[in-house]
Amino acid sequence: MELLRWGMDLDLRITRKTVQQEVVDKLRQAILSGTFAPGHRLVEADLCEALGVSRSSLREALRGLQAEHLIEIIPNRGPHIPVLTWEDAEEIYEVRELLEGEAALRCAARMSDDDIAELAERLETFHRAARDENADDLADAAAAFYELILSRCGNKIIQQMLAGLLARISYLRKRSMSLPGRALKSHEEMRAIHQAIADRNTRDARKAAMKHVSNARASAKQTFPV
Amino acid sequence: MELLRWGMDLDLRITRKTVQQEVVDKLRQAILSGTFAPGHRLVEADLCEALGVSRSSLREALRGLQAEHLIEIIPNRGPHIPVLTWEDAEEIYEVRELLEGEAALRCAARMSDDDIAELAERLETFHRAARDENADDLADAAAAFYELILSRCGNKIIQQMLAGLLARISYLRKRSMSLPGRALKSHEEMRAIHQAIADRNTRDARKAAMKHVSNARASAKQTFPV
DNA sequence: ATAGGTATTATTGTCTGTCAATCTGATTGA
DNA sequence: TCAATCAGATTGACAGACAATAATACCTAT
Repeated sequence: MELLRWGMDLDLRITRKTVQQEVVDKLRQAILSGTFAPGHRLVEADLCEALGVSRSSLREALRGLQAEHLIEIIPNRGPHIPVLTWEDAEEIYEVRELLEGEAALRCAARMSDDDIAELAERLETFHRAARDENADDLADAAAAFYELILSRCGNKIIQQMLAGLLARISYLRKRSMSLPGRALKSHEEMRAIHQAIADRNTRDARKAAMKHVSNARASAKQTFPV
Repeated sequence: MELLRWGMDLDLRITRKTVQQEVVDKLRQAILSGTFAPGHRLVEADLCEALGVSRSSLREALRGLQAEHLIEIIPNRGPHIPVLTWEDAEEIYEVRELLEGEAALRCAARMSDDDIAELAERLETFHRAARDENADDLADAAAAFYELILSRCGNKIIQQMLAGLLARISYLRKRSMSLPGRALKSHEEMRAIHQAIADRNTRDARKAAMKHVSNARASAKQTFPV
């Protein structure tokens, strides 16, 4: 009886999101999936109608997304999808290299055997997507691979920061992953990361992860007009 | 004539903050200065009255602060100042060590001679505060020292991330800085950082910065009840 | 025709007020 | 003492209003 009530409460806690939270999630997903092009203006009235929420709820959600750097809000001009310059992107890749290297190192030191097996599976999923050359599947598979590393690195701050950085360059990653040969090259690099983690070799894990990000940055740079 | 109009526009752009932004700034300052104790509940109605703004503006500001992790908002219970567990704080110190090491390394590679002189001045200011043993002056002087390193590291992402992390542990830093001997020890470590940067020794700069954070973590740990 | 200024419209920033849902704390009853 | 219940406080969400600002269309004079 007690347990049942607890279970219900727990269920509700998890399920019952506030409207504001749902709006944040929906918009975040829309932004990450590329529904809005960089530079696209987000008009409050339109979003309210599309989402079926009031302006107050929407505006609160927008403030949250602004803090995540997923949108920019200019006073009196409203929110829009930020347009990354290559300089901005490069700084993100630099920090990502640092943090992702650290995350991989930590995974090599502390990941469970089950997690390593799961990582191998996700790697294989990515490999299949790479051969099929489906851009969306590729992005999803890569995200799943990273997600496991982030969530098992043993430091929530690193996890959150990296997740935020990955989000901000998601469309860059999608774009550069479509460069000829990049997907398979990427798979090789990810395989090296998995191998080092499986070998419990912290130094190699960091090195492999950093190399991977470094190559990803080079690919992304190619997709930028001069 | 044209210039005059430009000047006015520029002035307005900088000066005219939105109400929401002002509220964020005011509340952030209040939180960082320790006006609210950890765990303190922030009641919307009270804040509205104290700040003289409407609930809409206030709530938008709160969402921003939530995203900065300066407050937590629990659905239907409202916002409160987060209570850091030592585990949370430790993870922050771990990342801070990584990022601050990198920032110092970059400063050693790229800081101008003028900046290095300025860094020496701020170090001396900190030294004076350390001898006077004024907790608030100490915190301000330390913040000024870090601020210069962050702003000159050449990567805005690192700068923002570190600023956010420092904010989240500001009251820990204030507390641990008051431990007997810690301020002077801290000064020694900061002097080492400055020296390595002045010598353009990137490796030493990183090592000194990491050591500094590592010691700060140990001091902070002492201030936690078992 | 066009540069420069003006009117119009669209959109945002902010406030007020309302109401239901939920939490908190006190009261009650067993 | 403990659990159930109730009342007050607080939040979540909405609608509507209006001024300030930005964006656009429209002039007008040269």
